[in-house]
Amino acid sequence: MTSKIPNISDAEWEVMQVLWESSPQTASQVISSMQEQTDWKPKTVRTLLDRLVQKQVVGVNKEHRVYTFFPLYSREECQREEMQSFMKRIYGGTLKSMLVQFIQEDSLSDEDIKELREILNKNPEK
Amino acid sequence: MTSKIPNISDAEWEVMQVLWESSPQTASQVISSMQEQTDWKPKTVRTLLDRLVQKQVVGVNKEHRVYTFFPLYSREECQREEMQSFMKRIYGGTLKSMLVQFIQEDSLSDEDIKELREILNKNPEK
DNA sequence: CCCTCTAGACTACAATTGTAGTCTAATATT
DNA sequence: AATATTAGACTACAATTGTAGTCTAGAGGG
Repeated sequence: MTSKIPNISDAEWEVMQVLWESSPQTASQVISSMQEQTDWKPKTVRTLLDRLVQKQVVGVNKEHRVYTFFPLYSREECQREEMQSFMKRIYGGTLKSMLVQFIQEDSLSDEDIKELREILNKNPEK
Repeated sequence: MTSKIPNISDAEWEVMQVLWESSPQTASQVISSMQEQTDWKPKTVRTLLDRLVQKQVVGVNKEHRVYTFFPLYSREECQREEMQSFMKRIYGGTLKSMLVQFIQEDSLSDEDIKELREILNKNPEK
């Protein structure tokens, strides 16, 4: 562990989401997907892709003339990583206070709450 | 609502934490506190403070020769704000999936879990 | 009163990020 | 084959961020 995934910027995350949905993809495929969700110019998306490759968060297959791109880390790994630094930054690492705030926000439906309760109940017991 | 608090960078957050702990404080007081926790040079801390003022996240009292600084938003307001954009970015706004991941991480003690359960139980009922 | 020291104002500068554009070589089209 | 399109490489450029440094006027010490 302590995998230390490089930092992924906001815009880069959106590209990652697309790659996590399906991969490998060519640049133009990614560009199309992105254009459905954002108004980024193709070159912008391309730059983001290239940067992700540089950062070694995304891999490239260059066997063919048109490259294909794929994530080098799973969505979950990256989420975990981000969560950790986020928590440290915002909550001084005190997970619970954060969860409390979350739960107290309006944003949980009754269903959500029920599910969470279940998850809490069947926690590792450890 | 929709208060739209300006973005606060990582380094700036640390300064905010100090101001939230107690305020108003003079720049040198903040600088001292920061030097206990980090190895930032005084001028660095000063720059961060000034930027926070520019961004209007921190207020200044200039009545005296030596200014005093104080937060313009509560810690909770800022945390909420950050959480929201964090979630959108990382989890596509699906709060629950995030909580699930949190809870499944190792990091919750039995106590924590008990407390969370209680909080869940006495939720607004709405 | 003179000198020193410091708070505040302003400046510096590289890395990262958002947001593209140009140039070139190869592919696909007629 | 000549040409138009396109993928990839490289370049651009301002804003934000991390990390300070310089300059100046006034406060405090002798």
